This record gives sequence, structure tokens and C-alpha cells, in this order.
Amino acid sequence: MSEVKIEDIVSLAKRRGFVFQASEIYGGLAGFWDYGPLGVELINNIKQTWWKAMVRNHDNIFGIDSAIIQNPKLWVASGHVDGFNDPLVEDLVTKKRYRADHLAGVDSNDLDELNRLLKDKKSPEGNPLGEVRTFNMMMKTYVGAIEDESGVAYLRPETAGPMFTNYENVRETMRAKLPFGIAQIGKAFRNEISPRDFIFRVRELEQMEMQYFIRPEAQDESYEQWRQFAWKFLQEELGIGEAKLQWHEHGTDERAHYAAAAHDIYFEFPQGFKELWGTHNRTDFDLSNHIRVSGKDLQYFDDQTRERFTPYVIESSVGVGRMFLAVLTNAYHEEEVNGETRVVLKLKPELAPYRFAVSPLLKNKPELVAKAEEVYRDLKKIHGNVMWDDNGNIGKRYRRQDEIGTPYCVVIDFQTLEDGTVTVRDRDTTEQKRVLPETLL
RNA sequence: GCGGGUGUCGUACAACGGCUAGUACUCCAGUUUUCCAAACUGGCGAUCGGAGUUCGAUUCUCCGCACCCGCACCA
Repeated sequence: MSEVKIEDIVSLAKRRGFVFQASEIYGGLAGFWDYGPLGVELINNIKQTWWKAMVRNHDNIFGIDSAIIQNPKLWVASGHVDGFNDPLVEDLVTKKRYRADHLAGVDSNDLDELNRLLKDKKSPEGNPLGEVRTFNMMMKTYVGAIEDESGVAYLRPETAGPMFTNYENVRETMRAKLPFGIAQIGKAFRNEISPRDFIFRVRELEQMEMQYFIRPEAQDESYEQWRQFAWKFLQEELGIGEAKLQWHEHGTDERAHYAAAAHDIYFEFPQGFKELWGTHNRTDFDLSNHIRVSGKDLQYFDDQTRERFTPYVIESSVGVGRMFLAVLTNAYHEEEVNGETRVVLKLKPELAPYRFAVSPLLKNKPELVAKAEEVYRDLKKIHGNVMWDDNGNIGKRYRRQDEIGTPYCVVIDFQTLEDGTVTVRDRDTTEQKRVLPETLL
């Protein structure tokens, strides 16, 4: 099997309308990408597959779709505001970053003051220091027409937060008992220092997350359950081979501020094995903080045991764009057919942007075209994602459909006019068989 | 954010301090074609942005932007 190069994926994505650079005609903007006509179909199919497996296939998992901008106190409680407004200074030799206020020995966020105090200081390793700068990964905006500090708000840095603030609403309205989950698909925003690797590390990203609320004593069992869910989903629903997946357990030094345990599934992207899907034990970190900051009682009352406690949370979190890239990378193949190289996306049929492409064998035979249009309309009525293609010769159409992952090409020829059967050509095997079009509905 | 590299039609490449920036594929129109990128005719289509040097810049210089690679970052 040939190794997939990132340039091949980027080129295909552009050429065939999967992914474009955002505001390309103005030179782009680092960390932002647009999904084109085929990309949006593929990404929607991925999201629907996840939603079905996560929400609809579970009796006790409920979906929400929350606002991107929330009360800033939410991000104070979650630790995002405090944790990421720090003035940092870089050791110019080792490139390690230090809290500037700690090195200066003052309690201040004033950049001018800190720069002055650290002017002749060295890093703990004895090296010269760079300029003090504030690093905040959260994107800021202003709510209200007047831009003053009272209107400062943040674009959510993760979708998880509003799931915690809606915990009580969902529990109440759905009459939910532990364990139960809240799931959401939505955009999140982070001012990444260096967006990289095509759509892998971006500043506007989409997440699919589920927060599973449990009794504290169920944490190990539940953690295992959601790790396995992710592992199976990637293979069974997305068709990703086990050889391209790895487990990666976070050590204590690399864990998020909220997590007691974290396991990531790594996928073998063109750049190597990288993080795709995380399962985290967030304990009662979030609910406890929201109880503390909001003053609201978010404890759970178990009327069987008459206990009152703060639930623990197991989080399942995956990036949609990364999953999209993983699916594309996994599906991309270059193969030899009749002495020529073809590019083929071996997508699961459920994920492919188009399910069928319909063609008349010859474009200049009106009777074939008329019959093909009929078949096309019937298929499109049922499936929706059906493409008409009568450009060039039949081989060219097959190759074009291979490149966008259309699993089946339906061709109307002269025999169709006699017995009604059409040719269905399989993308992966290139084999053909004759069937009645009704069997495709 | 640091260091290195790259930026030319939709894609992949070529060329040049100076004639109309070339080729292949794609795309569009047509002829043709009875199943795997056939052929023919015609057509559309590009020098990342801004300054500077120069009689003249896509080419040289500077600044910016974007992408790729390494480091750092990734709550």
C-alpha cells in the first residue's frame, strides 16, 4: 500500500471541492478552512453517523445545540479564563515558557511593568529572556454595540461548557436518572499559536462531544465503556483499520486542567500518528465549579438511596475536521487499472458524498439519454445524493466518480431498452453486474 | 512564536530582467464513441499582496500574507 502524502490529500480536496482555503481570494487566513460541495456532504454524513450511534442508539443520551457565546462567567468557572490570561516569557535558548509574574516576583498582569522588571533577568536556566506577552487561547468579542470591557465575551473554546450549564435543564425536562449523557455537535474557537497540517490544527473547529453523568463509584466502568465505544465506532462505522489506530494515555504532566484520566485514540494521519478522539474522566470538576461560581445547586438526589451528591463526568470528545481528515486519509488509494494509475476514495457507501452516479452509455443517443434521465430521477427521489454525468466517455466518468468515492455507477445501455436492466459498476472492484433499477431504490 | 523551504491557469509542472508567460490533465462547446481517463476541432483560464531597484520585474531586493517541514505550543 502506498503511503498517503498530505499534498495528495490537499490537492484532491481542492480539485474535487472538498476543502478550500477560507477567503482564498484575499490570501486566506491561517487556521480557517471552508468545506466545499462534496466536503459538506461527507462531513454531514460523518456527523449524522456519530449522532445516530451516540444519541439515537442510546436511551439515556440527549442532544443539545447551545450558543457559541455564553456568559463569560461560564469560562471563569471552567478554568479557561484564569488558566489562559497568563503573561508568559520565553527562554530564548531552550524555548521554554515561564510565568512572567512569577519570575518577576510580583502579582501583576501589566506587560510594561513586567517587561521592565525582567529586563536584565535571566531564565531559571541562566539564558536570556524574550519579551513578555499574554497568551490567551480564547477568542474574544464584544456583546452589544459599544466596545467596552463590560461587554467582553468569548467564543466557546470547547463545546463541553454549555453541556454542564444545561445539566439540570436536561435532567429535569427529560426526567433523566443517572447515568445519562448530554451530546452536542458544534463549533469551537481557539487562538492556536500555530495552525498546522491542513485542517488538523485550526482556529475554528467543530467538535462532537458527549458528557456522561455518573455516580462517582461508576467512573472506572464508565470510562472503559466510552473508550471502547470510540474504538469500535472508528472501525465499524467509519471503516478505519485497526492498524491505523493507537491508544495513547496522558501522563499527569500533559493532562488538561480538568481531567483525572485521559486516553486518546491516535490515527495515522499523513503526518504520523496524531490525536483524534479523547476520552477523559473530568470527575466532578465542572459541576463543582459551576455550583461554586453560580451559587446554584446542581447536586443530584437519588431518591432510591436518599443520597445527594455531585455527579462525576466521563467525556467523549472528537474533532469533526480531524475525523474528516482521518476518513479521507483512510479512504485514499492510488491503484493501477489497465496500466494507468487511478485515484479512488474507498469510502463506506454511507459516508460517500454521492451514492450513485447515473450515465447514459452514449450521450448522442437520445433514447439512452431519455431512459437514463428517468432512472436518475427515480434514484434521486429516494436517495437524494445522486449525480448525473454524461461528460466524455464512460471510462472517464468511472475515474471521476472513483476520485470522489461514489460507490456505484449506474449505466443505461441498449440492453436497458430491451429488458430494463442497467449496469451497476462497483467502485472498489470495478466489476459490473446487471440489475433492474428498482432493486437500487 | 522561533528556524528552514515554497508561492505561476482548477490541478501538476515549465520558462524568462524584454515578442502574445508554455505544456499536460481538468473544465466549457461541438464531432465521434456499444463499458474503464480513446481521437479530432474550437474555447475559457495564472505569475499571492504591497513597496523598491530598473527604460522594463513573474524573475532581483525589502515588507506582509499563505502553505509545507523541524522545534515550541496544543487548557
